Amino acid sequence: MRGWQRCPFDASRAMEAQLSLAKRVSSTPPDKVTSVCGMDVSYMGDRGSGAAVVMTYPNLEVVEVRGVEGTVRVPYMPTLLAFREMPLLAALRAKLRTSPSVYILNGHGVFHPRRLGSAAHFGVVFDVPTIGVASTPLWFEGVQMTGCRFTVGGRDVAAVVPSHLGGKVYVSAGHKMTLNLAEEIVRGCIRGHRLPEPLFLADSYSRRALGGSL
DNA sequence: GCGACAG
DNA sequence: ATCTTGTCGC
Repeated sequence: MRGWQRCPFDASRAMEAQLSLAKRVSSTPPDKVTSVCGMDVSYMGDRGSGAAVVMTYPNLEVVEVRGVEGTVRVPYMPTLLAFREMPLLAALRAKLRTSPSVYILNGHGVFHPRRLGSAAHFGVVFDVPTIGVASTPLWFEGVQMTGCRFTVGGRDVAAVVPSHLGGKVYVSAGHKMTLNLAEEIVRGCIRGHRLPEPLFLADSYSRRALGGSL
């Protein structure tokens, strides 16, 4: 059998798709948040392993854990991360038996040059509330950092949330979310790790599954 | 003022 | 993201 090959990828067409999807991003948040789902994908070459961890909110008790694996043919390209991760994220969501109030994804929400980071992208595609949490900012034309907020063209797009180990995470609203609520939820999900607990667990599980498939 | 582009 | 060595802190 032939080896895995990369999928032809048209970056400019992908960016046009982002501009189109960005128009559908809503900032109306859910009335009640009773559960959150952390999702993350780990890689080993072109093998991808994803995990989803649903927890009650604000008590953070685990209610569901799912994992998926697959071949990833789309390379990583800054600002186009969603296209690389979407297949596994979609498979993860399809496996969930519960319906979390909010999804927390590793990456950015509207803190993105076309206002459609992976978290916002996932949210629009499935029309669910999402929050983006990243370890580093995305620097592009117009980005300014003032205090604990990042702004683009005078509007707030992300918040810096201090965490453990002197670390911090960059939080932005995805779909059906406001920056303030996103920040509140992320703060409420931080326990003893730098990443909010649902993401920390999803990251751990996805990485463990990857190692176990060796 | 320069540089910093998610995973 | 992942890989790698060295260092720090519980």
